[in-house]
Amino acid sequence: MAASSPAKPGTGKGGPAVPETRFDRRLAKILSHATDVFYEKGYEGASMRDLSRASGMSLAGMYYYFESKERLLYLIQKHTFITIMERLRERLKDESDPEQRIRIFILNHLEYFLANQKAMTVLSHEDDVLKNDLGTEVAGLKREYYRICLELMDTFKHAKGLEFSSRIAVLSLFGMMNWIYTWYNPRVDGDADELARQMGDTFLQGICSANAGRTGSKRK
Amino acid sequence: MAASSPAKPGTGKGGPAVPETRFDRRLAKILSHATDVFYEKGYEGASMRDLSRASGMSLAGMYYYFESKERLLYLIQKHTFITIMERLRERLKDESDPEQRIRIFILNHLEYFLANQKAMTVLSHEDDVLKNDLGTEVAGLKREYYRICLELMDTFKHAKGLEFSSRIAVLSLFGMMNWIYTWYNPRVDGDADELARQMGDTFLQGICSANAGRTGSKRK
DNA sequence: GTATAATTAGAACGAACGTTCGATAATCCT
DNA sequence: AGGATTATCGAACGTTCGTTCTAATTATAC
Repeated sequence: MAASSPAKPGTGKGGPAVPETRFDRRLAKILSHATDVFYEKGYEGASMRDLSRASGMSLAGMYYYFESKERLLYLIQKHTFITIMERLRERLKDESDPEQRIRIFILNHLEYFLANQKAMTVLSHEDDVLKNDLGTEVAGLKREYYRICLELMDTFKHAKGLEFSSRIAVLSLFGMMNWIYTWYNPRVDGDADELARQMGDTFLQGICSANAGRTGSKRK
Repeated sequence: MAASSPAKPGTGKGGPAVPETRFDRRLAKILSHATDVFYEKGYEGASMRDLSRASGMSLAGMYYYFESKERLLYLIQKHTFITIMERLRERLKDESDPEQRIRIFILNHLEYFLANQKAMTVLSHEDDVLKNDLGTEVAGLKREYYRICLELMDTFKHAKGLEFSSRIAVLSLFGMMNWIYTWYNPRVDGDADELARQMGDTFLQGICSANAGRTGSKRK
């Protein structure tokens, strides 16, 4: 009656009091190694044998820590999302200027992205492979994160008296930032601060000139 | 001595004279159905049995048309890239104004993306699954496409006397455009023209205010 | 109308897949 | 110390994978 259902001893409900049982620590190590492998070969392309090899643990041993490969991806994605949102809220609470709040969002996103590139890539790239409950929950977190940015954008828009689609602005911004996983090279592209400044300048200046609906689209 | 190596009768070298043997037509149908399946389940997640079912052809029958699943993905990606570049060059040759040339690039990209969303998603999402020669060739096409945009950007930059990183500008633009495969909904978001105008406005206005290196990054 | 080429299908290949089982080894509690 | 619990393992399960074999069917050309 041991290995069939470990029931996850320590962590009651992700409490802030860092209980950190050995179980949790070992699991975190596995998640970290698994992130590397998912990053290299993709979720479908990575086999449980690849993952066990990367963790230095036997294939069967892995199933003591989680019940399926799917749940493993879920744990990675959930943890990544929760962490980046935690940091964001921490940073946002000291700033009230609408423009600066958007700049904070951009900086936080890029900083976390570059510091945890593999995890963020797995989050971006294996976006809709999780189905049912697991997929729904991660999709909820994603939606929450999107909502935060959308509110920042709306607030900024009203403060400046601008008119543009917040939805498309936010999604364009996400595209701009998330796409870096396909091209970023630390040796030629700057660090997160530099990137955040450049993208922030471009984006903010871009939306500041927006004019509602009909205006001179002078050809075609 | 039949089914082992079909040697692809009709098309000599992708000539423009539409030879269109029956072989080519049947293959094109298969590629189209395969694109749907790759779009739904991903390259690794889609089995040859899925692909054969979608094409209404037996599993073994597929191998008369191509020699491996990998080559099938290669054919899809290559065809998609070549087509979008063909259309782009056609449209660019009548326009000389640097800004309009960038707008044409954006419009062409978005128009093709939305009209061939599944193929473009497969192109974006299964970007580096092809290895060796196949992967190198597709990467070359991608690089060529990138180069075209980079030159448009440089020309525009010099014409306007601006200073910014063309590389990051181009890659940001690609991110903005390519990311739509994760969110585009024809019922709420506009058509390609509308999207191209909005993204074009935002992006062009954004980079027009660019100032080289040090300027007022006034906090943190 | 039969020889030839084009095209399909059923069954099978070995390899790899995610997962499970029962048995050990390591660790903890008193 | 020693029994309970926690952690790990090798071996195997049944299934599915990409691919190939062989034979049968269909279209085309003489």
